[in-house]
Amino acid sequence: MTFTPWRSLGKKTGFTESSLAETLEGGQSFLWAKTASGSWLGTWGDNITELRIMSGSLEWRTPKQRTLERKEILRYLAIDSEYDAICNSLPWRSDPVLADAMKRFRGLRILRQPLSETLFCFLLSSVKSIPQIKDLCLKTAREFGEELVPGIHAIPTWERLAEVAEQDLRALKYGYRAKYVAATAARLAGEPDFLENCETMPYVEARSKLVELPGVGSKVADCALLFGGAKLEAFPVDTWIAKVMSDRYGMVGWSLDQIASFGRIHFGPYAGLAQQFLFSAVRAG
DNA sequence: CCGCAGCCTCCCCT
DNA sequence: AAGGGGAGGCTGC
Repeated sequence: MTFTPWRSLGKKTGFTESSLAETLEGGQSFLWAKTASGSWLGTWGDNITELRIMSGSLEWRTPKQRTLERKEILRYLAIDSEYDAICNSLPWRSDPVLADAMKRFRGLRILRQPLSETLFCFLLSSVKSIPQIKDLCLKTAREFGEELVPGIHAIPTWERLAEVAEQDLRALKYGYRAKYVAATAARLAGEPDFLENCETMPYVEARSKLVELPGVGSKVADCALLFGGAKLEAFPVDTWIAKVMSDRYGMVGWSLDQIASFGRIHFGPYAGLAQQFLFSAVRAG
């Protein structure tokens, strides 16, 4: 596979090796992998991109048969003029736990992934570790997804997934998640505008709409909306976040929904970004 | 409204 | 060496 020449996005993106790695592989997306040369190769929707940091500057290239505009990379990676202001607006001044996490992962972003594939990946995520989720996603893409370039496949559309028998998903070791995917695919195939409508709704409405889907509870809905719907006020609470909120914020015995409500209020309109900083920090130890 | 077992499979542990 | 317990949740009771 031949690639375009490397192009620079500049030194001012704020990405460091650490925050780029954490952004691409820290549990937001399951479709990136580090290459032998230390760069990152990944997909979102029909897009393929390779990223690397050279002398402090973020660089990108694509396969020649599937090129992208610079602005599409900037959009996906959420590299925009608002980032610094958003970080600054988080309550780090009065929150030393958050301040420490932000310092350790300076430059960490919330990706702008397609809602459809983000929902799919998180539907597989329950009681799975990141490597296991990646494995399921890649197997599914290879089996049922469009081949974008030789050897690299997209996550299949919900329309395509609706044609797949639950039994064939079980064969890929989905376990009990197979019936969630099959049932959600059936519903979305019958309502082609469902996800598009969710994207245009305010966060609270979109969340209650998503939770109607089989296998989608508050955590999966929040992840889909934060990482795939650019709803930055979503505050997904998984076991890691529950642990940090219990250990560091004294919220011992709080329910997951209570923690989520607290998070949205305490961290504000960009609570999801705060969540990602905390998540990275607690996972790193 | 809350709490809890069960669900698939994998992995780690004894 | 085989078997128990738990893992980045959801559902139904």
